Amino acid sequence: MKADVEHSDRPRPRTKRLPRSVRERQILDAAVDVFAAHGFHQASMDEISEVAGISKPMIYAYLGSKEELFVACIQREAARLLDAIRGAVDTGLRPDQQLWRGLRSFFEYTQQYRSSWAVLHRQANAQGEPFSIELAQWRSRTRDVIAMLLARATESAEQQMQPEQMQPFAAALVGAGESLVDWWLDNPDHTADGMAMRLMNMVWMGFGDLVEGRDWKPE
Amino acid sequence: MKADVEHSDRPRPRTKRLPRSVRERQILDAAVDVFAAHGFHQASMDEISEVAGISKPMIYAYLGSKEELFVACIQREAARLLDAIRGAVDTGLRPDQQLWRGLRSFFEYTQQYRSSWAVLHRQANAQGEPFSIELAQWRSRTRDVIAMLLARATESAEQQMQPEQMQPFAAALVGAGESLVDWWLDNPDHTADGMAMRLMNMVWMGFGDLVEGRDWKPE
Amino acid sequence: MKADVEHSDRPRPRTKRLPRSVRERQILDAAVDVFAAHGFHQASMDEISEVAGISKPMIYAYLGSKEELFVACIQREAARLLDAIRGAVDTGLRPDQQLWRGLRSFFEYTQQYRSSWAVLHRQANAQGEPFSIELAQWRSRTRDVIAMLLARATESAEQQMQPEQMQPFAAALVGAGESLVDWWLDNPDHTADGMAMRLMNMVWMGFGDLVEGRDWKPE
Amino acid sequence: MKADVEHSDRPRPRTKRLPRSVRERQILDAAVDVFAAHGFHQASMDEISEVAGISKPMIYAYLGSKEELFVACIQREAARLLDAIRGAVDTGLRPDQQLWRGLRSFFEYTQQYRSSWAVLHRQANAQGEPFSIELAQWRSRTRDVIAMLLARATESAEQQMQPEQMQPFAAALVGAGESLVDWWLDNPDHTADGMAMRLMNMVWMGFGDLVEGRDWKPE
DNA sequence: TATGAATGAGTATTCATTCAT
DNA sequence: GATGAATGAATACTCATTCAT
Repeated sequence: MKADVEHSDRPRPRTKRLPRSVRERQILDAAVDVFAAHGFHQASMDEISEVAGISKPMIYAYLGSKEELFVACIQREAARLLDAIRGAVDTGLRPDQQLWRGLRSFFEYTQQYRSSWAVLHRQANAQGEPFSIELAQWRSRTRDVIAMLLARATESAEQQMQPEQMQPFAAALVGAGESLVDWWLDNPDHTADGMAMRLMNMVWMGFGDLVEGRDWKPE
Repeated sequence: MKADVEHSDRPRPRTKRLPRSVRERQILDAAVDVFAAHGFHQASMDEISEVAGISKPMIYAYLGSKEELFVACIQREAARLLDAIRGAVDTGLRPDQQLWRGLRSFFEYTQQYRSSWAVLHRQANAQGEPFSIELAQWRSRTRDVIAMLLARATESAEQQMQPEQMQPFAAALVGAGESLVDWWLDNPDHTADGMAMRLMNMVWMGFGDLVEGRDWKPE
Repeated sequence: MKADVEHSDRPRPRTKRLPRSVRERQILDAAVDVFAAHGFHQASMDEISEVAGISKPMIYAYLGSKEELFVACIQREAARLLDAIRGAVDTGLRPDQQLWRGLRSFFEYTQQYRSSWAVLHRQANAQGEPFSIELAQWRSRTRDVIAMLLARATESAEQQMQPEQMQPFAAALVGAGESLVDWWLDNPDHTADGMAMRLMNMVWMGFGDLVEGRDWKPE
Repeated sequence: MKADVEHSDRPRPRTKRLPRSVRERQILDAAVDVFAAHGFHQASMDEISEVAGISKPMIYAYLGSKEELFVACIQREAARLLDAIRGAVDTGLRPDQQLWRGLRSFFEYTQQYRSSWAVLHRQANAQGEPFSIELAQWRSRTRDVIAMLLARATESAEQQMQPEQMQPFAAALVGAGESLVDWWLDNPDHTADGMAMRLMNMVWMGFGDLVEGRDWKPE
């Protein structure tokens, strides 16, 4: 049996004319929950319409096809997450502090908005899907933000590095973060601060060595 | 249009009686390819049977339902990957060398067996409950292997650490590895060695600092 | 070749929006006919939807699965038949007259609603567990009605009998009736009155009486 | 879930060459059980072959298609039941005694051979089936036997009756018997003798007689 | 003789999407 | 604007039956 998304049973006020923007938000909220719970293919437009309290034809009128709806979800949630991270980074601070703030707000966000994160993370990898482009774009943007933070950290070092060179490191950092969140879900006795510090310690210290010219080589 | 898995159009030798074990392998091979290409829900049993050159009833008779078939794929591919990693680690070597070998063979494997990796990483993740168990088990086992490697690395240090304490680091490392592979697919002008070295540099150096008592703290 | 239920080939007025209750009746009517003609397993939802002039999804939306649809048929037809019998019994009459009216209306009903009877008697019987419950309930209710009639007939007699004691007799009477209807279908040159009288004579008077020339006649 | 027919788990002696007649009996025994348990359509050849301990190709070689197998089951079981009844009737006895003996052995048989009876009774009504002819023939033969017994009972009476005239009475009697057996299954605290007497009293004496205190007793 | 291996053909069921009201 | 009614198209799964060994 599906673990259904909670349906509120209070009679929804049908035929209440609401402005388009409100309707769209209702729909997106419901869609994010349902997609997060069941994944794209398992999610049914019927359930989304039920959870949203809005009939299917309205969903099609406002947000288009199921695919377009999913893309809209991804875009909104990705923007939210990126905004949260960007908002936490104060460019006046020292580079490591900037990274620290970014990571901490990332963990805080994932803790607070489970569905949002589930849609981005769980569904984001599915390939062969028509919307994989959207998903790849989100990943790429996230990497760019992190890569920029990392590049800034080398500004004062001997060997300055360009953001492009930081891309694989950023990718690894994002992946490490995602994976740590998964582990966190199973081991919730940690604070967002604690998680962010773990990641900082793991990445930053090693990164610092690199910046200073100490690197590891196989025998 | 679906980017269909290549169908050989030469008339497959039907009614050739082959032993069950051979057929099962053929089916799993085909299933991994198709699931990797389209994902679980988009993959149709019809296509799998066509690619395998075996009729659907045999698939059901040997491997059970679509879900069971998918799980069988996950299990086989997960075991293969783990075996590859374990086989590469020579416990006689220095800890960093062990980790290096493990990571390198991980990247080599993902490079060589694209479908296998795609099924494990991209598709299995995206699905809901029924498969998450299988996938979680694999993740957990992989983490255990890595955590053990990391713990070994502290044996000669002042502050020895238990494998359990290494779990979040292992999680981060696995996530970083997965994410790097994704990046690699889009930027294939790198060797498996190069990718593994990047990860070593990122993780090992930082880890080394930790072991020696240097850690990062927020202001 | 299947002896298909007559399909009207004039293009059915698709997309005509009708209220749910009307559609449900149409579906049940068609289903009773098709189930009566082919039996539960041989009947296909495709044919039912074709005969009903309604697409399959509507059938599933309104009446549920094939099994539920069959049960719904059984229930509706059983209720109809019982109503017909109950409606014919005038409790003001003499007991034998009441029985006579009940039996006569039973035969009339089976004659008039062939499909209805076929579903109840021929098809529901042949199936396994899931339906036997429904059918058993109907049988039981029918027996109760008959047993009550029989018990009433003893009210003025020396040895009054309770309805429960009449149960096996009622069972036998119902079975005799069902079987007579079968025979009647192969020998249709008899009226419903004639059939009911045969049964009255057999049951009420007793065969021994018949042999000796004593028979029962309606007033 | 199906209430499966009990499968013996002791390893059946495969490839043991047995004479055809033995194999055929094994198959028919299994088929009767499976058909009785699930009905014709729900019964699968796979299950029959499993219960019989004989591979499917042998079943097809010996008994033909599923339909032919079913017909063979009906014919064998019908013959057995008829033989049991015929064997119990001693033509030297008084007519009522003959009927009594026949009925009693009928109830004894149904009690002893549940599967046999279930196949004949439960499946016997299915119409629209290719084998309904066989089933109708069995019913007809049973009626003939009973009708003959009834006709004999009128030999000494003023108004002798022909067996054909007795057909509807025989039909009713058979139906009453079948129905009583069903009731008996739910109320097993009665002996075969008791059931047969109930039927005699009902049919032979007539309900009217019963009410007035005249009942039938075996000698 | 005996069977594991193999399949064609069929069927219940679901779901995204649209239209009449 | 808002929705109940409606469906085409797709797909997982089953089963009687046959054939190579």
